[in-house]
Amino acid sequence: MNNSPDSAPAPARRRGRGLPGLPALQPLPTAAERAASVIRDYIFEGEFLPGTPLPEASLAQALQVSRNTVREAFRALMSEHLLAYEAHKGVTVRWLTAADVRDIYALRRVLELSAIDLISEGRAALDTAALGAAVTAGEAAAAESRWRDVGTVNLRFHAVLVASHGSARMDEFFLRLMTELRLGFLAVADPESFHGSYLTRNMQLRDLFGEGRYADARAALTRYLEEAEGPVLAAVSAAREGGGVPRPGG
Amino acid sequence: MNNSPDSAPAPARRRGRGLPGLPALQPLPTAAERAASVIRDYIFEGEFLPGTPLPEASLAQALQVSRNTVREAFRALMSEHLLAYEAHKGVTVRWLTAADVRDIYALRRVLELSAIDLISEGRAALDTAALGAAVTAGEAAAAESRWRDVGTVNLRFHAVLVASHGSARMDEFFLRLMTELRLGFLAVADPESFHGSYLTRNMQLRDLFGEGRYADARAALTRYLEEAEGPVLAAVSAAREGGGVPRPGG
DNA sequence: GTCGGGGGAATTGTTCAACAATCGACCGTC
DNA sequence: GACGGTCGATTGTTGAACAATTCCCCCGAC
Repeated sequence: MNNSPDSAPAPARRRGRGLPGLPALQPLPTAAERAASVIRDYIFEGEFLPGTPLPEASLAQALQVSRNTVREAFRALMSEHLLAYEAHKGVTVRWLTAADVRDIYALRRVLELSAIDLISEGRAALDTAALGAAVTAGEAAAAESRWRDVGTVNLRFHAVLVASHGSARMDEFFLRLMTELRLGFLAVADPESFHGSYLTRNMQLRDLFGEGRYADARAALTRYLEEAEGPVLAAVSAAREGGGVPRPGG
Repeated sequence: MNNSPDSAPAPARRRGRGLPGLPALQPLPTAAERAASVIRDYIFEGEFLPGTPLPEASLAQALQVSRNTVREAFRALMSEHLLAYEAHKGVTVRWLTAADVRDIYALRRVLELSAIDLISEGRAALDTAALGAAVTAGEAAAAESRWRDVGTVNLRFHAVLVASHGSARMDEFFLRLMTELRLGFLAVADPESFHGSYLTRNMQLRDLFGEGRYADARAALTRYLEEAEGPVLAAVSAAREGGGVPRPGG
């Protein structure tokens, strides 16, 4: 569990003595962190769908940890806005509404388009290597029909763009938005057609950036965001009317 | 403890039956929430200065709650970025660095100035009543020499402006920035001269908005943010060199 | 049939004592 | 001065227990 951004410069972690090339060991994750990680993966894999209540005792038993540790994990996931809490009623996997989706996409427009503006004015640099790596990872995931991974990598592509702002807090905010948006993606019934089409668009965006055609990239991204918003909106609206999020494959 | 924004529409809270005018009762805060609130107040009052370690057992004893409850409160405050955590070392009150201050003010420029742009283009409405109320509250606090309150209300003034975007997530993000910035304000040695000057500027901004002079308001706010950033930057830099945040009054 | 009240079960919120694990300070040795 | 070991303080976790809250079901009154 990390606080991010790290506001106090951490004491330089002790390097291996006499072996200056060795990286510092990262601290082992606590049990609460590991429990949170398992729950997070279950959510993104669609095992715990939006709206699902997560009873503490059941989770504690399943994860073989203490109930207090589960509560700690819940707290971390609430902070990530994956879980929704109500006093005395416990936590549920967060449910994204249509208003949520609209808010997220409006903010994406602000953050992503202004990043392009900065780049085109020469006031920021785009990490084209990271952008290309995200496209490559998306292609690999698509080749193995891992459509949810395609969606996740797609969001990473966009985070690279926003990172051009050079603001740690904006990066973290965008990451938060993307985490929430992944909940919305869970409601999309056909991940392949949904995510697959955006992989192609990311390639086009990558190429437009590579050629310095920022105005074209801006226009393409604007269309992209408009056209991406619709199916997610429809999916979360349908999920609410139908009483649940469609289970993948069923 | 609230998750915000509330993504799932909460079940309509039961209204008093047969008495349609009565508001629904809010749930009582849990002990962890109350503990977090006390700690939060202590931080903002300068009792727990940035860098202060908060030992769980001491807090539990002082607050007369269980250590587990203190941990829950810590989690909430970490989520608000008031506390910094490191595994196996516990939590400290967060320390704002110069880079943090720069990041926050850069984001304020993006969020606050773009709000003015929206308003001047007629694409958003400014809540002038809330803006005026914030100025009035600032004046009252200044009349009683409550300078930290003046600073806090000042931040509320700016949150009203950002709220013109109409985005719940942006509001929350800005609130987060403002919370962090209050940590920076703790490092300012002379709260009166610092906060007092911005009260006057808020009045001027309120007037410019009231007269629809948005370009003037934008220019004034740009200057304001530049001139506000300097002393906070200097204060947190001095605090780090001096080994601590000056305690108010001595 | 509707409404209100009561009871019980399930779950969450908190407490407590204990133990495991980690870190930092201190001391002794080389 | 560097290194290793020990100890104390603190954090991370466990589990049992109890307090508090909510929800659901049933029953009686109208």
